[in-house]
Parts: sequence; structure tokens; C-alpha cells
Amino acid sequence: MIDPRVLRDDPDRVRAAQAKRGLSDEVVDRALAADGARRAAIAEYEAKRSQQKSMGKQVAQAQGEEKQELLARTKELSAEVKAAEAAQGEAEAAWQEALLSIPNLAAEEAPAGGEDDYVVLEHVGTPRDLQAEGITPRDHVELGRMLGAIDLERGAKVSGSRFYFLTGVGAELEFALVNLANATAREHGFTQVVAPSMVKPRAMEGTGFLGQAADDVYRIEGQDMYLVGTSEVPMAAFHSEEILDGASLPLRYAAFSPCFRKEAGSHGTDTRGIIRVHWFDKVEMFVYTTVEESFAEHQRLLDIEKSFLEKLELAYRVIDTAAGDLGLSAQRKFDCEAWIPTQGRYRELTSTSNCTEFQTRRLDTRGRFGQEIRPVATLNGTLCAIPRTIVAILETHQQADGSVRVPEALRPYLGRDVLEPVTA
RNA sequence: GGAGGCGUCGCCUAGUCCGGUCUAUGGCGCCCGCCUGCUAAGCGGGUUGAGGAGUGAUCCUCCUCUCGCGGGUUCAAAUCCCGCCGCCUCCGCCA
Repeated sequence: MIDPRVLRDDPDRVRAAQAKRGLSDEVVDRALAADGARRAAIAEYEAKRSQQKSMGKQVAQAQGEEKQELLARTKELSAEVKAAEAAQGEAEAAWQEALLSIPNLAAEEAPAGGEDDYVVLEHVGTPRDLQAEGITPRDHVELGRMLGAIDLERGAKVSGSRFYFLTGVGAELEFALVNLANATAREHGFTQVVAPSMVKPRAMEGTGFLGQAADDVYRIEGQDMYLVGTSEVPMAAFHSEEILDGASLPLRYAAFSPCFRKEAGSHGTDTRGIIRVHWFDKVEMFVYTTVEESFAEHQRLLDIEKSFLEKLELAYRVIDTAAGDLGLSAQRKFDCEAWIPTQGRYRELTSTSNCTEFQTRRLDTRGRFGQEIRPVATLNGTLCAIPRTIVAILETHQQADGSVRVPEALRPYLGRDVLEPVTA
């Protein structure tokens, strides 16, 4: 949720931010009106309650007729207190509802517009031209089958479309990537975490995934729980309802968890292979820091993501996502997209967002800075989403005979220099 | 899954049966002061936390909320009733 004081003091800034995302500012007016009503209702309730309390004390001390008289009057007051309390509750709920529906204020620097209005910040590495090397490119599905690494047929048989088994070197690849990612995270001072991938509604809502993104979230039948689409969710809720020691910041975590996504609304796109699947494992970086520090930290997360892709010897580009394509929580987002040879284009491998105080206000995570207590900032960034990384590695480092050269940095973790086909 | 117990202001704890002066007791710890060659001990004082208002800024004053969480009863709830959550012990089942 955005800072209510910003809304109160500078509503035009919020309106401008809404416009930048291509959204109407109707919610802004609604929230402003609700805020006024809420404050009035609170004042009303507190006054009545205070009156009731002091009368209660008189009742306790009074005797006989005097007591009966007081009781009659205080009974009346009690009804008024109840009414005022109910009115306050409603006003508070209306205000919350309006405020929660306002997305984070996009950064000044974020490009305006929608999905296609991203700005390419840089290209790193040269996309491999397999044709020029005299190699007929095989896609990851074919390579995965030849290497005995990816079993899509059985994935579909057992679990349905968009499921897969990683087998043999495929499974080895997953663990090697996870270990490399964790080692990288440790080098940068991150605390490793294995996070639960089922959460209560509070965590889901607090991270902003039950709004516009709710269609993509799996809910557990018969239980008030959700499967997470990223460990950003449990990690954002990790310190919920806590006041952190300001001196302990930044808190840097690298969390491993399975991720589940319905992929509703993506019917027909990326149906082949393991680019877009209902379940995958991921190592995600998650940081708690101050808002002031968050911008530099965002760059740091991006740098770590870049260095990881470089360790894997992948060609990629970095894009600055446009305001309209930011999630509800994000103030700014950078994606790293790796070159996928058989698709002839860059595909998202990692994504890092600065959510400033948006999530911590919802989840009530604050920091104590001397005398002052205020919300902290959260940031998240993919370190390694397994299936897409496997796609990029297989396709990028394939050789004429269908074998795959293993990037140097991964070799110690995989114990192999090259992945050899098991079938022709 | 079954049975029982517990949840109070950083930690421990009194209070809950029998509702009101609980503005929550005491200890530990912590903070300030005194004493002191230094340290320790001793003595005195302070100390729940959060949100908000008063001319937004270290102070002061006031209000609300806070005894696991949410409801209910009542003029009044730490205290009575209901639901939920968490922890512990035992049993069953299980990776």
C-alpha cells in the first residue's frame, strides 16, 4: 500500500503515477474521501469511549440510588459507543479497500506506457549464430530428449500439459544450478533459506498477488491457503508484524522454493517445452532495507543477476520495464532476457523489482531507527529460475552432434564438461 | 487424527474460580543518579508496547488500542461464554 500521507499531502502525484501506468485516477478520489471519513469516525469513537470509561469509574464507586441513576445513563452511552465503533470499523474498511487497490507509485525513471514500451538498457555477450557455425539448431525439447534430460511426454501423462520430469543430466543440472546460485548468493552475503511454498491469505495479499494477478494463483481446495508463484511471497511475509532493528539492515536472503503458476490467460503461448510451466523451482533473492538504500540495492541485485548469467556464458539484454507492465507492488523493475537461438529472440530469465514500502505497509514490517519507527523497503530478484535457465544453457551451448558444452563455472557443480546424447 | 495442559508489559511471574479502585504484581535485565582508585556489590529513582492529536520533529500534555487472535454477554471483561491460532505432553499414523 502506498503512503497515506503522500495521498493526503500530494494527491496529484498519485494521480500522475496512476496515469503513467495507464490507469484511471478514480480510486484516488475514493481513497481521499474515505480517509476524511475515517479520521472523523475515529475522533467520534475515541471521544465517546473516553466518556464511557470515566463514567464506568463513577459507577464502580457509587452505591444505592446514585448507582442506579448512573447505570441508566451509562447504558445509553454504551449504545452510542457501539454505534460509533461500528461506524469507525466501516470507515476504516472502506479506506483500506480503496488504498489497497492503488498500485505502488512508479519510479520517475521508469518508462511510461505498457508491455511493449520497455527500454533496452544494454546488451551483454554476442548471440551465438549456430547457422554460421554450420550447426542446424535443435531446440531444448529435442536436445532434452536426446540427452535424456527432459521428459515432457511423461510429464503430460502424469500431471498434464505444462508439466515435465527432469531426468538424468536434467536433474543433475537442476541441482548444479541451485548449488551455483546458492554459492553466488553466499559470496554476496545472502542468508540461504528454504521457504514454504504454501501460505496463508495474508502473505498472498500482502505481496499484492491477490489483486489483478489472482487468476494466476493456485488456491488449495477446502483450505484457506495458496500455492506461491515465487518465494517472494513467503519471504515478504517472513518479517511481517515485526519491528526490525534499523542497524541490522540490510537483511539479504536467497530463498529456494518450488513455484506454482496457473498461467491462466497464456493459453497457446509457449506451449512447447519448459519455458512456461505450472511448476518449477527457483532461487530468489529477497532484501529488506531502507527506502533510501533501496535504489542502490536494486542495482546490486541486477548486477548479481547479470554476473550469474555471465557465469553461464549466456548472451542477454537488460530491459527497464514500462510503468504499465510493473506488478502492483513494484516501483521499478529490470528484467534480464537471455538469447534463445531457436526462437531468435530474448526471453526473460530473471526479473528484479524494488517494491519500496508497498509490501511492508501491507504486512506491517517496520524498522526502528533511533526514536523513529517507519516501514522498510523490500526488493526481490530472481537468481535462478531452473527450467528457463536450462533452456538457455542447452540451446546456447549445443554442439553439432547434439551434445552440450557445460559452461566453466558450472563444471565443478556438475562434475561434467559436456553433456552427451544418450540417443541419436 | 485422538486426549490433556498452557498462552499476561524484553525474559520469568502474580492476578483469572468470586467482572469494577488492574492506570496489571513482583523479580531479572536495562536506563539514570548516589557511593566508589577501577570493577563488582549496595542505595534511590525509572522502565509494556503500538497508533494518533496538540503549531511534526530529542521534551511535555492528552486520547485510543494492547493480557495469543477474533467474536459475544454486560453499564463495565486479563477475569464469563463461543470460535480460531500457536506452543507443550501423551497416544495413533507416517516421510
